[in-house]
Parts: sequence; structure tokens; C-alpha cells
Amino acid sequence: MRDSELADIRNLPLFRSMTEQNFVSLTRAAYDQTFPPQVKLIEEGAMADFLHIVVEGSVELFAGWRDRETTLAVVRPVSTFILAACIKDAPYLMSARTLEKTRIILVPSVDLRATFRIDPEFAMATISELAMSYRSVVRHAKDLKLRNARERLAAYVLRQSQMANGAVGFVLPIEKRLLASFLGITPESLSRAMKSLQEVGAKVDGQRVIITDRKALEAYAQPTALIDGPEYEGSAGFDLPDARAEAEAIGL
Amino acid sequence: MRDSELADIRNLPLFRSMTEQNFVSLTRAAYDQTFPPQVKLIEEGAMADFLHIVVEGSVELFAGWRDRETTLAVVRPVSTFILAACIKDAPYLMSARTLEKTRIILVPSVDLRATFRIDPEFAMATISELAMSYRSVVRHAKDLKLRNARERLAAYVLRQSQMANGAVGFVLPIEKRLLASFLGITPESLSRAMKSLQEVGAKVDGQRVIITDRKALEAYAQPTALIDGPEYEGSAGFDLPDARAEAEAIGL
DNA sequence: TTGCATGATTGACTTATGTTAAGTGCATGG
DNA sequence: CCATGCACTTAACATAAGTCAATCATGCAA
Repeated sequence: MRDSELADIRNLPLFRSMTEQNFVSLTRAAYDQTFPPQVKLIEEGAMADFLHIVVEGSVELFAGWRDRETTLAVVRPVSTFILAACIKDAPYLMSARTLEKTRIILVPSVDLRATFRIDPEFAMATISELAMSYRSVVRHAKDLKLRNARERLAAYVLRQSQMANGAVGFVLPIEKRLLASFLGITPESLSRAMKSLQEVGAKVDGQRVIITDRKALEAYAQPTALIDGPEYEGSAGFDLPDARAEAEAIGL
Repeated sequence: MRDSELADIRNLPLFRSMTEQNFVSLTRAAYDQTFPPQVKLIEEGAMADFLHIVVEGSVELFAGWRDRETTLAVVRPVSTFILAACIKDAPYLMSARTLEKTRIILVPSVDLRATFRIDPEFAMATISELAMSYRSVVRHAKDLKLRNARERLAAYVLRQSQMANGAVGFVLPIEKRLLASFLGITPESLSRAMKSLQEVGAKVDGQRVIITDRKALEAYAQPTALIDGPEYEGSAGFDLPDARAEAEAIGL
């Protein structure tokens, strides 16, 4: 494992406060691996043998039932995922696949469980991480149950804008079919919802989103911290990655 | 606080393994209170000052947005709720109201946080509890995103039957409007969905549910552990309470 | 370059679910 | 006892979202 990666991992809220000794032994037990795009890393139902940490690339967390599939999150560097399954020593509830060439650190969950037994600071960090993840999924459930498709999309656009420091324009960080699946709708519905956003203050052109009337969009989406975040520290959060702000789009 | 209650609480997975001393000091800081039906215990957005433990009665956890409301869980004795908000010292994401006359133990979240810093066993139990809660909400999200209303209802019926030791008949443990809200639909839709279940092996008559053709119902609902549980230890799980099995209904 | 695969869009249509508005039945309290 | 309220049901209708199919755009490979 490279030093720069180690430093990045060490800096995650989950690992930041543990003793150096425990961090070293935990990461020594770990190994890293690089995967091509579209490789299934985890099959839901399998036993949770490893905590995963994305250090390069991106990973989709999804779940299936019968012939249906839904995206639950897209994870970007540097973040951990499927912590809860590792802790409970239980089957994964989600599958994971790489979206691009991706580098993953794998920490055996047995070492993980051993470590927070002996390192109180790590235990505290784990508690904090899990509480955050929990709240994140609760927000997702509220979003799904309280808003319709267009409202969810509008709120998503405002969230992305927020994360891009309030930028008026940004580029969608993921494919639209993934966004649709995350929002719980079909790509066709997303397409239509995007067009209809023009009536309430946002325009989508290809990958580019531009907020044409923030007041109107906010009046429509009624964003609230109790559904839309803010999301906290960079890990297993139940959300999609930040949009990169579009320099050109600012000031439109 | 009564001794029998203390014993019940002590027996919860969350408190079972901590030292007696810490348990005593934690519960000494706590107090209990009895509320009439339909009292709002928690307002979402408020700061999480207390961990709540239901020892008698029942509590609905719900959330609102604009003029809409949705039920996220119904909690029955003896269980804790809103642990995550207490840990993060953050605003509640859900509101809570009593459904009937209800007795609640309130543990100041500041004492809670102090305690798992000094009691590793309690920290471990908290980790386990949070991981379980997290998985529970993930299941709920999967249920919502992967199944339609009728499938969710069918799966719910099978889950309840399972919890009633595979009973063929049981009584709905909550009002239908609550069940509808939990399933993410209107009461009218639930009514129709219930009638239409007859075609796939279940009949609803008032509060009574009878599985007329389990094979058919299972073929339709396709229950899976990765969505439908089993739910684990009796706490903050994201589900509705067990149905009581109906003795008379068995064998129909 | 051409050809192909994949994602995105669009339109016509179907279906699921919500809405509105009566009703029914049951429980509760005067 | 009746009257009121509330949960639940039912029906007619409206709307949101899914489905299917065709088309377009884009990027990549031959």
C-alpha cells in the first residue's frame, strides 16, 4: 500500500483517532487491489469478510430483487463502505460494483472487530460513523416517502449546488441512469422530470445543470436539513458524490 | 423507576453487558414519565437531549415535509429509540408521538455519551445496536424501492406470520392507516391492495389476516432475508411490532 | 472513416397510485 | 339511548410514473 494512501486512510474520521500501533497492525492485515470497470466486488447475501475502502475510482452500491435493481449509493475516494455488515458479521445487504478502474483496500472484518475491542478511540469513531450512516439512510427513506420524483430531483439539484459552494451551474457527477436509480425512478422518468424542472428554475443540458431561478427552485423543492443534509464526514454516507462546480457555468 | 422495569431495561442488548456500576449511575440520571395517547414526545429538528426507552404502551416514529407525513416505525416495549441522534448530539430526524398511554424512560444523552467512553462493553453494545438499526433502515429502503405497494403488503403479511411462528392467521398489531403510512401508501390504496391480496393467497377481514395459500403468497411476495429480515434483538429496529398470533385462526 | 454499443431522449400508451367524495360501521361520551 | 367522531371502505376520476418502441447522440473499435 502506498504511503499517500495510508495517509488518506489515516485521515478518515473512522481511523483518525486510533493509536498508531493499532492503525499499523490493522493496515498490515489489509491488502489492496485494483479492479477494472464493472467488476462485482460484493454480492449481496455473501458474508461480510472485509471492510472496503475506495482509494481510487468509484463504486456503486446497489441491491436487487427478482429482476429489479436499485442504486443505494455511489462511493468515491476516500471512503469506507459496508461497515455495518462487517460489525454484525452478517451477510451484506447490498452488492457493490466498480464503475471505473478502481483501487480498493480490503480490511479483514475479523481484524476490525478485534481492533475496536482494544482501542476505545476506534470504538468511539465507529459509533460515530455508524450513527452518521444510519441518519443518512433515514434521510434517504424520508426523501423517498415524502417527495415525488420531480421534488426529489429538484432537491438533489439544490444539494449538489450547495456542495459546489452554491454554484449556479455544475456537472452531474454520475450517469443519469444511476441518478434515476438512486432517486427510485426509471431513466425515462428522470428525463421528463429534468425537462419539467425548467418550469421551476433549473435547466439540464447534457451533463450540465444550471439553476436559472434559485428562489423558485427552493420554493418548489423546499430543502430542509432534516432530509437534505448537510452530509457530514466523507464516508459511508448514503448519498451520491459531489458535483464538481463548473467554472464556466458560474455567473450564467 | 420500578425494579421490574429496571430489570427489563438491563436485559436489553444495549445495556446487558455493561458494568453494574455504570448501569446504576446511568439509570440514576434517568427518569421516567407516563404520557397520555397522542402526545408528541419529540419534534423533529429539536436537539436530541434524551435517549428514550418505551417500557409500556407504544410510540410512533414519523417525519413530515410540507403537509405530508410518513410513519417510519412503531416502537413497543421494551425498546430504545433515537439512539443515533443522541450519539451525534444532533437534531432528531424523526418526530415521536404516543399511540396510547405510554411510559417512557428518559436517559440524558450527555450521560449516555459519557458512559460509553468509560465502559467498553457498553461501547460494543452501542456499535452493535447501531449497526442493526442501520441495516434495518437499509432493508426498509430496499423494500420501498424494489417492490410495489401490493408486494410490500404481501411481504409484510408473510413477515408477521413468520414472527407469529408461522401462524396462518394473525391480528394486525396496528391501525391500518399506520400500516399504510409505513408502507408508503395512502389508506385507500392499502384497502385496495388488501382486497387484491385474495388473488395471491391472503385474506383480510377487519383486523384479522388469514393466509389462505402460503405457497402462492410466497411465490408472489418472494420474501428474502436481505429485505425482510429476520429482525434481530428487540430495539430501535426499523419495523412494526409483531402480530399476536390468533389461536382461533390457526388451522383455517 | 464506418459500424456498433450504450446511454439518453421522446412519444404513445398502460398501469399504479393518489384524490375526492360519499358512505359504512364501530366505539365513545354525553 | 343517541349523537358524534373516526377509521375504514368504496367508487369515480385524476395524475404520476412505468413500459415499450423508436430515434438520436456519443464514444469507441475495427
